[in-house]
Amino acid sequence: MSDVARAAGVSAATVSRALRGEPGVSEATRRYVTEVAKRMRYAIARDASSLAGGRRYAIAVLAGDVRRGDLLAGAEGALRQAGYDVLLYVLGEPPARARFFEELPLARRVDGVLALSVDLTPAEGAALRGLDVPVVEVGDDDLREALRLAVGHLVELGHRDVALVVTGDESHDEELAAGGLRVRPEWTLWSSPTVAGGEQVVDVLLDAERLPTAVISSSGEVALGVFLRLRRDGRAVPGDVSIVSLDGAELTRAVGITAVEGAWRERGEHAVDVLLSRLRGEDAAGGPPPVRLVVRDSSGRRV
Amino acid sequence: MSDVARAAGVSAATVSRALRGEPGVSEATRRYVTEVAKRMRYAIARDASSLAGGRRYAIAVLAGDVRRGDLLAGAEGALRQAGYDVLLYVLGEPPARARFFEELPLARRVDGVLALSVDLTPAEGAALRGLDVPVVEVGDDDLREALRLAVGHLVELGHRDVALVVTGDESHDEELAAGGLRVRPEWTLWSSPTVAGGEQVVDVLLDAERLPTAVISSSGEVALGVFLRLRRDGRAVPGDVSIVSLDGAELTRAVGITAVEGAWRERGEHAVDVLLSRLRGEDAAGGPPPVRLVVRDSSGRRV
DNA sequence: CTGTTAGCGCGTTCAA
DNA sequence: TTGAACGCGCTAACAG
Repeated sequence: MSDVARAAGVSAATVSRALRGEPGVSEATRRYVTEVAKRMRYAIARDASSLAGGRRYAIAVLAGDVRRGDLLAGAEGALRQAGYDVLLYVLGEPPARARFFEELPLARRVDGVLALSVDLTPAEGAALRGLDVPVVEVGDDDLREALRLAVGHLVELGHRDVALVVTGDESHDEELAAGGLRVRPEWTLWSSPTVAGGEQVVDVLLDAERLPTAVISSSGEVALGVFLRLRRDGRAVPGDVSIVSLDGAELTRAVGITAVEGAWRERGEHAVDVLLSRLRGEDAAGGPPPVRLVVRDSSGRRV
Repeated sequence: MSDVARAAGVSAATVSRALRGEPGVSEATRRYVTEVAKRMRYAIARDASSLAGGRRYAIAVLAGDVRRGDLLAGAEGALRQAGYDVLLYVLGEPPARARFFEELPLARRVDGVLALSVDLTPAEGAALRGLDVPVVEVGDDDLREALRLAVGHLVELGHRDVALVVTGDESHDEELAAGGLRVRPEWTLWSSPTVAGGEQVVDVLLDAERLPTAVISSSGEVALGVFLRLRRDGRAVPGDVSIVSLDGAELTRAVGITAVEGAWRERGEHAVDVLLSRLRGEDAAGGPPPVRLVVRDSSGRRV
């Protein structure tokens, strides 16, 4: 940095201010210094800067579900553009995850935390907040909103007997009832988030006395399993049964299943906006981009 | 650190040495210091450490294809365990990518670079190597090896007329011929790496005078497109045409397409091993975990 | 608006 | 085996 300062005929402090966009430098000086720095291929040394300044120019990104590549990419791009480094932490298996929250290797290392589809427990959230930096969480599921869209779509098509397959453990009877559907306990099913899980769900449905005219699945894999198993059983989709997925854009798009899709890349960017606002002490404006229903071939009018 | 030193009744230098596992400290002292540090919840400040010591304890991970979540997760886990921070860079669209290589924001920030399925151009590779830290690349495709497996499988099933659909631009006539297949220019097709691309490929194949008895696709999406389009056209899979994909574990597994699968998580870990070896100045032993063929319902004996 | 001074928290000599 | 002193490259507070 002192080399640049000498070359530009100013002091190191001025170079520092100019390069960081700090006020207190004339526009002319800033432009000149910036140009000299670029010519000399100089960039501020991050760790010296952090050490002296206190700010770290780094955000910890906790990723729960690594398959949400778009969410991660969106967040990374936005952070990079804002001049922040991205420290990635993949919170995978429970033991590794537990160790992470125990050691909290983020202390004094980042200016903020972004939790992407990690579904923090209250204890984990508290631990993060103990870090004393802004924490922003992006839930894996806007399940309620997605469910509303799916229910609306199916009701519009004349369906009333709809089974709901979830992979989590919350109740969603309200959304179903509010949309005008019949709520039956035997039509609320749990499944592992896999294609095989979806296939098993169909077996259960077929065993019951009545088949629903539509199935909503919270997972794309499960929706695909339901789709394949119904077909194999000679049922027409959507002739006999309609299918709507609440997630799994790639899979459902490939196979042609009607699905609710979140704009994950945009959600990542939005989360960064919120985080950066907090860092500036402001309040973020606006909510995340809404989920949207993409109608494909797996849903049709009730026959 | 000085607090810990005082509490332990030693100097800061000793604490530093003890905590980093440097030689020159008695085992007893080290144990005691380590314990005091843990009790005080003290951890070495990374940026001060880098500033003073030169090592950065951070690895830049460049991710080209964010859908390769397992590769990324494997690398992240291995790096974390080795005590390195992971600085994530998603190399997405061409303009952003070009800017990255132009500015190379890694200078003096990382101890090494891991390029995961980014498919570096020679110029990009040279730029990275100019950083003067070890660079390890994990190719997106072990296409040749995968192709050999796929060809062997099909030949064993009696196929000789096999179309190859690629999304890249290399030639693979050798592998086809070496396996004993007939090589026909009109059966080597290019496709965009999408389901729609695969569907279009089938249209082209159907236009020709002869249909191959099997199709190999370098992409899972394309394989799915081929599968769906063939079915829609009334062709049986694998009755009329067998399909083997060289990638796309998730998709192909879901739909039941025979595919070559790489153990991506393990490959990520292996790449880290190689990188860490280089950092120690050693030579890494062993190659990456091999790809394997998973036979499913889309490939069968030639009829 | 700009320069000067004094650390930030550690690792690394060098002596003891 | 341990401790003291110095400096890594930068930013913050102050003075001009």
